[in-house]
Amino acid sequence: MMARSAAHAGLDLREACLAEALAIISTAGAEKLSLREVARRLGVSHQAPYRHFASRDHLLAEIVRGAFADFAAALRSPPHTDAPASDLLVMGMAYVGFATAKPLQYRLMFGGTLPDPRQHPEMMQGARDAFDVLREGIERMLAGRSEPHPRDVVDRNALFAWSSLHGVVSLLQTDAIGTLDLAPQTRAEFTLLALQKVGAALGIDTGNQEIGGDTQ
Amino acid sequence: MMARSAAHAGLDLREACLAEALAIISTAGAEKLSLREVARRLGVSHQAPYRHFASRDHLLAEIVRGAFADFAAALRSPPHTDAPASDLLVMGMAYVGFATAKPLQYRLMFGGTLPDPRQHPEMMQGARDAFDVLREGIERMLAGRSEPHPRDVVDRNALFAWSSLHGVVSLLQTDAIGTLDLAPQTRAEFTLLALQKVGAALGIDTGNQEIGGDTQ
DNA sequence: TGCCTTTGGTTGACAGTGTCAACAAATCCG
DNA sequence: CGGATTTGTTGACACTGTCAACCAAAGGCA
Repeated sequence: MMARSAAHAGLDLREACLAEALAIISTAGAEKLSLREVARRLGVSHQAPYRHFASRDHLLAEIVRGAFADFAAALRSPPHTDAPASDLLVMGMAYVGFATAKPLQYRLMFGGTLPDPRQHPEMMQGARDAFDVLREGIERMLAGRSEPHPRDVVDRNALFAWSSLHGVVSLLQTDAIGTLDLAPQTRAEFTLLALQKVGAALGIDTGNQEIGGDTQ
Repeated sequence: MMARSAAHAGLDLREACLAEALAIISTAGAEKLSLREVARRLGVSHQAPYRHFASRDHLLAEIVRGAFADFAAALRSPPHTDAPASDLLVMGMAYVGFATAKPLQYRLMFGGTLPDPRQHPEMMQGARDAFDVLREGIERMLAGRSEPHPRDVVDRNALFAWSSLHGVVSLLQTDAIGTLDLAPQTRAEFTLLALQKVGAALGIDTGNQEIGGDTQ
């Protein structure tokens, strides 16, 4: 019998399971995650991961918790400057960068097939933190313009920023968009263009506008 | 043995399978779709659906094809008026209405776990049609403003409209947003507010703006 | 230190799934 | 009408998540 907590590349079994599961998800998507495959890859019996996770959902919830924590950290990572509006745009770039670097992870986070959040209360802590980062960005921007920023105004705009960025990154990842007859340049430039438009919708001067009164 | 093509509520078996599968997807999500459950519900052997669909993916592809066709029809359904900008906003409402009425279907269409489009070429025809409807709406709007509307400009804006609407409806459906501490009113009003902002970003006068130079 | 409890692993079984394969009845078509 | 095709049934297989029992190692405590 295998010694307990045998080292797996320097990790105990629990951490090794998480790492392996994340690797599978990142390459094949969460729907392909099987705990038996995790066990096989780690050279343990199929039941061993269940010693550390009550069910597949518990393992997945831990992965998701970590993913949202990384997401919040990515939004928070650009340093603050004395230009809040610019900071908000940079945060938008960080958002896109995160989703683009880890598309399958992003899909898991927002794809609608998560373990039940009520059974796993810490799973979404990172999502709440991320929203707080967005709120803060909006609030700094409004304050920088000496505009009133009551809670509901901040929330609405933070939510709009989120939905817009989410729309850009998630739609571009779909097969539906993949099959459209779009010029390669339209695809390549779209994300940046969309960020500019979202910024404009939030009242940020992002430079040239194609629609909205200016000409390119 | 069961008579062939026995009537299932007036449908042949193939159509009955599609209807049953759609019912399961619409209530439990596509990840819960099992062809054995479809067969059980129809009172046929577990292998019978495979007489009409080579695999689960083939059945799913047919469901998705129909869903995108419905989607395109929903975008197209509002009648044209002599106000193209207004028509575009109404189309946005139709988009939201479709996604809101059938959330699990919408999630299937854009969720990233579809059968391979290369194996099922007709699956995305409705997506291309829908994009054409968006293009047409943008083109009419630009023409109505006597603005130039070369193909790339139309495409960029149609894609922006799509990503923004998609962002709104899909993000609001996620568990991440479900766990945020948002005032109920902020949630209730968000969709309409977001539509207004997207409209504004496309240069449509949608009335009061919270940010963007006007005050509410 | 020795014994009991807990932890963490192994093995086996079960139910459910998609799919492969063989068989048989019904239908089609020349 | 007879042979071919279509359409259904039944059974098997491999894979999955989970239940259950067993056992060795480790930990705790008198």
